[in-house]
Amino acid sequence: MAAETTVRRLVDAAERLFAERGIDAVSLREINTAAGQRNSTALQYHFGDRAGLLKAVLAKHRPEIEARRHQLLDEYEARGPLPQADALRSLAAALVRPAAAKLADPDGGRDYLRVMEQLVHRVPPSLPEDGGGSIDRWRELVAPLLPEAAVRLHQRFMAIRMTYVELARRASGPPARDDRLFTSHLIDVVSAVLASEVSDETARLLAEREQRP
Amino acid sequence: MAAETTVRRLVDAAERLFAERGIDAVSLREINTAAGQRNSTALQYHFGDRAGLLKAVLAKHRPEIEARRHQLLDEYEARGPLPQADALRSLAAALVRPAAAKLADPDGGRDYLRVMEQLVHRVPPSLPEDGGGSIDRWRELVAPLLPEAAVRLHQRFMAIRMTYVELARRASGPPARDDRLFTSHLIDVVSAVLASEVSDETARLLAEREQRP
DNA sequence: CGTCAAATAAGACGATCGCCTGAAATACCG
DNA sequence: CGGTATTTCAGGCGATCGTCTTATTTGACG
Repeated sequence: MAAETTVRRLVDAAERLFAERGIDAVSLREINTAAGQRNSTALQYHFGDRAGLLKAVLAKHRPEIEARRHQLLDEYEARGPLPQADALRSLAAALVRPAAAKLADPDGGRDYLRVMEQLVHRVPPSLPEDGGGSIDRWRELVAPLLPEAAVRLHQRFMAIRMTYVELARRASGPPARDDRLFTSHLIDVVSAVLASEVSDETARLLAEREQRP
Repeated sequence: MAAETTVRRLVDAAERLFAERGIDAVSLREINTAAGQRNSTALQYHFGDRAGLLKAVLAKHRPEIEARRHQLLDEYEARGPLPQADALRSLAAALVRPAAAKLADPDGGRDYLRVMEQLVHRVPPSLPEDGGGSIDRWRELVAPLLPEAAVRLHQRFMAIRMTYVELARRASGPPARDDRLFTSHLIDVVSAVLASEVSDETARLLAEREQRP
């Protein structure tokens, strides 16, 4: 069997099993078997260990998402200044849409989302360095639109986490014929997270903190 | 050793290890050892299996949270009708505060939050039936304030998931001297999730769906 | 066609897992 | 104080894990 197809089958089996049962809950033996390999050396040979295999799973989908997000951010920047609400929704869409497109990708897209969610929850954040960095670019573009410096960072991370949590849940269910309504509503809510303003109570606590560093 | 203290030590060890390493990623042997038991029968004897032990961990903290939330909901109902925004923030607070109080509970409160997050992500939702049902009561009180029937359910679940995800992250870090700012800001954002309105695009997709069931 | 490197197969190693059995120790109570 | 039930200890069972070593097959190329 050609090396390329074996690698591909291993990656496909891994993304499915990582999604269904958890990255660390599935044995390398089982992945090998599910990929049609009779015994357990093919995986060792091509990927070394579990981390190498996981990296390969992510690399399979990452470039497409990065490209789409960069494109949306290009369009956002080209469009020039927008009213605050519209700007935030555009940016929320740039966060959500590229990942949400994976819901309709029959080649493991849904499994990829479920794997990503597991990584988003890891602390410290063990996501492989963003390389292309479309998320970093997104964060920089969002920053000036957010309310208060002290909570800005937190607010952005919450938006990202919510995006992956909700997409992973959607991907865990049976495939839907149409994810447009779900996606649009998720963008609405993520926009609301980004647009959420600090309450009087929060502002007061913030002021107290500044006095006592 | 008295039975009661052994049970207590097992539960404490379990909640810590469940939180740090994952409910299914820790062996019963290790929990037994961490609790000071020399060999592995005490756990079997008192709890049967992993699920029984998990139930005991949850039962240790659940009543306190349920009581606090029911109290906040009592106050909310007693206060009579409020402006929409104030009502939503009161309800968001009733969702967040009882759980957030666990951040400052030195007796495993932080570990409990991290365990809860793992359960919130399980699909199908394998949380033990709400018993007291303060969350059910919360859902009923929130419903009439939310925008569109078709997305109402989704919006409430997102608020709940976000609450536990963010609290678990906070609980994963080092204990803070003061969680009031964090909690108040989380309430702000959860309120925004609940208050988020459907965009034009979402409304249009919603209308399309109604035409084609 | 022959050769050499890449890729796959086969099997075994020690470690650890959940679970079980049977005996010793402890607590409880008439 | 004595007897019974509850709780803890000691150890082993089969299964499975990740990893390693060695042998066989496959494919590209002069």
